[in-house]
Amino acid sequence: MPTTSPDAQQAPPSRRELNKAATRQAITDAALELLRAKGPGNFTVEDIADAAGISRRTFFNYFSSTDAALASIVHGFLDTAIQQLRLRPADEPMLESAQAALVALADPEAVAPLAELFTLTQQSPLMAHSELEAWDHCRAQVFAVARERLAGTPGGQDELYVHALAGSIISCGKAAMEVWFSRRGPDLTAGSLTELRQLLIDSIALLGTGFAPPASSSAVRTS
Amino acid sequence: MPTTSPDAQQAPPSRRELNKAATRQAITDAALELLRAKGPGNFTVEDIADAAGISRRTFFNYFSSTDAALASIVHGFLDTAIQQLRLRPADEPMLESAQAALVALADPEAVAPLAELFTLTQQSPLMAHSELEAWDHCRAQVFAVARERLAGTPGGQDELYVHALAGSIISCGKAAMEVWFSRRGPDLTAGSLTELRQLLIDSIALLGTGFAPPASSSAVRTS
DNA sequence: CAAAATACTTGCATGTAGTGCAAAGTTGCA
DNA sequence: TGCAACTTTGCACTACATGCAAGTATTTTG
Repeated sequence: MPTTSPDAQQAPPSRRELNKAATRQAITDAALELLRAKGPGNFTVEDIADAAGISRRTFFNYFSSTDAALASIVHGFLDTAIQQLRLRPADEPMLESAQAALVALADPEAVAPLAELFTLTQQSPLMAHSELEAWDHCRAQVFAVARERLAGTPGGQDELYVHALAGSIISCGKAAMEVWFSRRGPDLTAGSLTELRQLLIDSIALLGTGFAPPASSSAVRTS
Repeated sequence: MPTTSPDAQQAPPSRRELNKAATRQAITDAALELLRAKGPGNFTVEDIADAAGISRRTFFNYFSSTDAALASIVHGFLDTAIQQLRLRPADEPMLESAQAALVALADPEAVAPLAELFTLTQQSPLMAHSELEAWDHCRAQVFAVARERLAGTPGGQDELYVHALAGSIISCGKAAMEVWFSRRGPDLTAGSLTELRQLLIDSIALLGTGFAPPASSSAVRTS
């Protein structure tokens, strides 16, 4: 196995890697194009393969389904979120790191593909499967990061704490996205993105304050 | 459409309803039995239909896939959770209600099918799809309950708050279940169930206290 | 540089999933 | 009892998904 050194694995863009990346990209591009043109559920794997200039069989070497191909867009988005999260200092409180990582995503480049995908598949449960899986995959990554960080801290061995924290962070990120989409649709203007940023900040803040405000009392039995 | 009155729809167990319920049950029973016998992914819809004494085509009148049939077990579990939640007084803080509803589920009758399903499908992503969907469906129900409750309270119109709250509650319930299964496996003894109850209480308590304990500081920007 | 090793693509064959349709069988109701 | 409404079933058909083996491109080795 080549250098798995602590720094980012330097790009060895061999021909094969490049070809595979290009094919992969061609597939997702073709899939998105067909989604735009025909709407969700109205095209087949063969259509995608033809549009991407590959064989049907090769499609399945890259993705296990149409949904998976489209969900790779969501995966891409969430993967950069994880990257951002890993860049945060390890001694920063998790919720602050999560806020920072999420806010870094409220940028046109990153959200544009996701926004389009959402608007194209709105109220169509066809994407739901793979999309839920993408978020869950991200949750698992957040869990891994949180686990590492808290390994040394007092009480950091508490599996429940780490699981609940990772899941809640994801849920809040998802909630902010949902609210944003429902309010602004595919609007990517500066004002809209500012609103998204604020929603992301607020949703994580809710976690940090125990969901205090709206209800009357928030007393909760602690054992 | 018949009476959709506020009280629970009184049981009109006509012959047809009974037959359908029986068929449905026969299908899930057969599916679970095959899962026990052959393991996940090693049986077909036709196998289930044969074992349930119906035709392949009829299977699809009830469920859209093998996974869906098995996930109905999870749905059943989570639906009773929602029932419990709806029974709580409307002026009780959401987190307390959630705690109570979850604790009510830590009972052998309710968790037994779920525990078996989990152990049979552990580290097999075959169930993941429908299982994630089941939890998400439950999330939507929690959202609906929370929305109703908070409609009148100050700030209760805040969609973000309600979405984030519902999602986080689900995540914490899931986290508690996961930790419990990873610790005790299919153990349904009184002691094990007590531990589950405590995990559920603690996970919701984490939400109420803003995930305070383990990390050093938990300060989070609030705007 | 040529040849061998490796990795990727493709076509074919096969089994299964899922759905529309119409005929046959049940149940509900007057 | 007889008709209306609903449910089951078989059949046909499209599409999904994977294994396999042969072909093509890329990398490595001598």
